[in-house]
Amino acid sequence: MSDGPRLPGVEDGDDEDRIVCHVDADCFYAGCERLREPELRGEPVVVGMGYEPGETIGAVATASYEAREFGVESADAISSALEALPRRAALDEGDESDLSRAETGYYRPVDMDYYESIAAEVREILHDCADVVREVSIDEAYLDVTERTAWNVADGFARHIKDRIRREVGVTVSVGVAASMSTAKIASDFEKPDGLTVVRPDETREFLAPLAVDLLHGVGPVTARELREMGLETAGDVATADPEPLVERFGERGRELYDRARGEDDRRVEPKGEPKSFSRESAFAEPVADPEPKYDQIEALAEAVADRAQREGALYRTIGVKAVTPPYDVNTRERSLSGPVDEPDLVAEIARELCTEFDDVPVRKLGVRVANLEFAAADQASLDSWEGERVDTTAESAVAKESIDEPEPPHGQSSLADFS
DNA sequence: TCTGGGGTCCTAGGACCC
DNA sequence: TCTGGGGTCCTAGGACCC
Repeated sequence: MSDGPRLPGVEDGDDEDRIVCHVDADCFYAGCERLREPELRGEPVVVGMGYEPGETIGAVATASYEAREFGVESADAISSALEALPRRAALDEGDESDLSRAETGYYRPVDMDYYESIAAEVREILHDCADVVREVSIDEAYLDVTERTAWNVADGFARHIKDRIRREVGVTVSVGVAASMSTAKIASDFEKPDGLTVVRPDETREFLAPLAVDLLHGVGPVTARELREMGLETAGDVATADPEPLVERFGERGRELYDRARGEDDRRVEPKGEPKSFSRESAFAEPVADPEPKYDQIEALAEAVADRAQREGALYRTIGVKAVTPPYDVNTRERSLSGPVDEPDLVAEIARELCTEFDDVPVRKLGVRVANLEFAAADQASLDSWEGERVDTTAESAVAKESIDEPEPPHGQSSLADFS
């Protein structure tokens, strides 16, 4: 796939000459709030999820840089954020006269529909600036701009993208340009906010070398600790290490780590495919032991998930639940059907069954998930033309239902006759 | 960092098949 | 009766990302 027109005369060298751009909005949710409430500009802004105005529950989805100065970080509990940074409203109501105005901030609940509408405007610009765009999340995307720019003018190209988004939409983004997705991603983070970092191919190794290992994409707290235990503190350490112990310890990921630390990453920028699962979860204010509220919750979540799948035109073959028990043990249970279905009642029924195991234990959070998705006929003009595949029969869902109580002996190959 | 919600990918063991 | 080796699917859990 993706054999776009190539520059004439360039023999497949071929990976080396890609130019990848990673665009990442700066505290996007806060930026959106400022768009419709300009008074928030320059002020500390905290956007909370699971948060209702005036309350103290929920978690921080985004904290503006001004709010971060007060130690408020994403994923903090709202209650602790409020301790570090009291609500501005408290002051406006005339309450706390001893609070200096400068030490308060604005709190807003997440409003995904609004952010989605802003993101759509940004996306339009991105698609205008590149032939291939991979959206990673609501506020982040990779662009393959090989055919649109060249290394000696990449700065200006990136600047152009930033300017358009700021002018036409009103939010700021950070941009990284590099020869691979993984390095471009790190580059966009490098000078955030409002950053612009270009890493030319011959600068890649020296750019990466001094960075702490946990700045590598895919290295979280656990891996970072283990790497440090192996004496590897920086990307440069990893890049110059013997890859064997890494592979031994981390498997395939170890190899990947080693490659990424060296700026080697031959993944192509490709549009994102269909989703693999849908889920909904929600936490109780405190752990619940009683079965009733749990089943009410499961019921609601199941309905929401099934509804989502229906709206997206997805059939699902696997239904699962998640129960988080104190202190924070994540338990998952799932069951696969013999064929894909779209049956909301079945989602609820199976979810309930899978939960009976947790009837008598305290639970702090519950979730429902559907997976093994199949997007059949109803699909919206998706341009991914696998020419071959669209003939797929619209699966009969009745078949699947039969086999729930008596799991059919594993069917052999049913509908797997498709690959081109 | 006592913990919100929606995802992805990987691993490992067991069942089952040939 | 005991023993191979390869493959796929399913489930559960873990790490990570935004």
